[in-house]
Amino acid sequence: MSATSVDDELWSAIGDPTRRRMLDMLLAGGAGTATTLSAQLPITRQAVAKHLVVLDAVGLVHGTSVGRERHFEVDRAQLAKAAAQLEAVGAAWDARLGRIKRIAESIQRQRNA
Amino acid sequence: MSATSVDDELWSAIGDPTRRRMLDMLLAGGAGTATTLSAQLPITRQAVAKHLVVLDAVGLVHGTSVGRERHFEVDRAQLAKAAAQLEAVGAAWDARLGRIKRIAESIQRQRNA
DNA sequence: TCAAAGCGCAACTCATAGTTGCGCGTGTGC
DNA sequence: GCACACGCGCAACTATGAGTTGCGCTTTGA
Repeated sequence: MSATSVDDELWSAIGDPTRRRMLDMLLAGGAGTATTLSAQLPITRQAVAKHLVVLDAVGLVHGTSVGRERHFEVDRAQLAKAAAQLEAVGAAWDARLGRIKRIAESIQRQRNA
Repeated sequence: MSATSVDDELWSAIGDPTRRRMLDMLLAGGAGTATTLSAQLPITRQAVAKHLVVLDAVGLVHGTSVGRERHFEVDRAQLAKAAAQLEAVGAAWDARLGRIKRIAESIQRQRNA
């Protein structure tokens, strides 16, 4: 019934904007290391590494050691599950709001114009 | 292209699990005050009031003073916009993942079983 | 063998969520 | 009309977590 019944850990993992960017970058590049990602982010390698720990803990990414480097790539199934949760919460709100969605779309169109 | 292009303020507002619960409660009850909501939450009235300030700042709720009470209710259009953003991010990931979604669903089924 | 790259660990700083305490306005009962 | 209780806002304090800095270990390449 409530939107809070979703896996809160998974949600909070993808709730962080930096982690969403990291997921996008990993999806775009196929894989990456903490150093690689930090080069394209406004935070240090250490901060990126901490985020990777969080993402790894919920199974969204998986790291493999290759020599002195550690490559991370997205767990596509888990990310699909996360995406489904996002859509589920949005859909739940939509359902509660009835058929107001068209109003929001018109407002969005209005703001874009 | 990237999922980070959404309104980050609106996203972070709904990213907090407590605020999502508050939105749910306001949607279910029609309206509520900081005291009312705090009675059903594990935090104090003051903390709820701060969350309401955040939600008000992004337009998700609107407060009206009635005597010595201050009633808050959901801005349905703005919440619909937020829901649309959630679904958009989920859909964007789905698109990047190709048609892997069915795999996630099967895994989800597997975990439920 | 030695310098540089890449990483992990630990201590520190800083921002923010949450709490506590208090005072002010607003109803309500006598 | 007046005192008391309720509801709220403001301000100071605390605690937790994100981010940085510094250091040492391992691996790679010349």
